[in-house]
Amino acid sequence: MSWTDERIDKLKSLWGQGHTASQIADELGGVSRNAVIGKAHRLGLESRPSPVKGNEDAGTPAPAPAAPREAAPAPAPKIEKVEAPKPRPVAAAEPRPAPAPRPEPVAAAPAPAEPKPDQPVYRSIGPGGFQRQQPGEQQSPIPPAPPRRLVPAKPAAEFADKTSLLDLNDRICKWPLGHPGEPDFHFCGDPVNPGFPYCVQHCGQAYQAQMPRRDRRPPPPLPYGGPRVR
DNA sequence: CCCTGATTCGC
DNA sequence: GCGAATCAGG
Repeated sequence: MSWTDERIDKLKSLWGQGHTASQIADELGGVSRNAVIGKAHRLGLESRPSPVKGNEDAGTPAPAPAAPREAAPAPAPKIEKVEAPKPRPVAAAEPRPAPAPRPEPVAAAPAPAEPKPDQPVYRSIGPGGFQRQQPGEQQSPIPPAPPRRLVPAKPAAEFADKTSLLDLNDRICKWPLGHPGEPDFHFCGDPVNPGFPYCVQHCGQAYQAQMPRRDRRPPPPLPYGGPRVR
């Protein structure tokens, strides 16, 4: 495989979006991870936090090596000392993890003076915040009390008029404003340009006339999403 | 072991 | 210019 303009564009785009060299190599096909890295360096693309290279800059305390992966799986619960027993089937699916702060009776007790053989000090905490049983235990240490009544959560007042993800349908503009994860992230919400997912204004941003490649100016690197020229 | 990116160096 | 080999950290 050779590095055609299209493939280089794709490499730049994906690299700029934070994809790993392996992902880019898979996406492009016909090249190895090393080829991608080598090409990226030759192109002078911005280097990534390398696991090998130490961060010399002491003024930048946040190296943030966590790769922004799409759909990161839920973090595995911390297991201490004991393998987790099979999770028991819960009678009814709990819609919410019920974030009410539950005092942990024994788990966080750092008191080392409790060497009772039948009282294990460590207990693993499951994803929902429940405490896992130890192998010998017959009953859940905290019997789950299902909520009797479900009250729909009200959105915060300052977002009440903003178009959230749940408000989206095919009649309103899905143009995102802000960035996911930010507290005021929402969508445009104006009536769509019929047949398009965006309103007329945002269609003007989303769809632009393609110019001949030779006249194309490489756009400056965007914070999110590459130029996606094709 | 797996993964990652950086670097080297023969082609 | 290209990329396999290698290095080295997570």
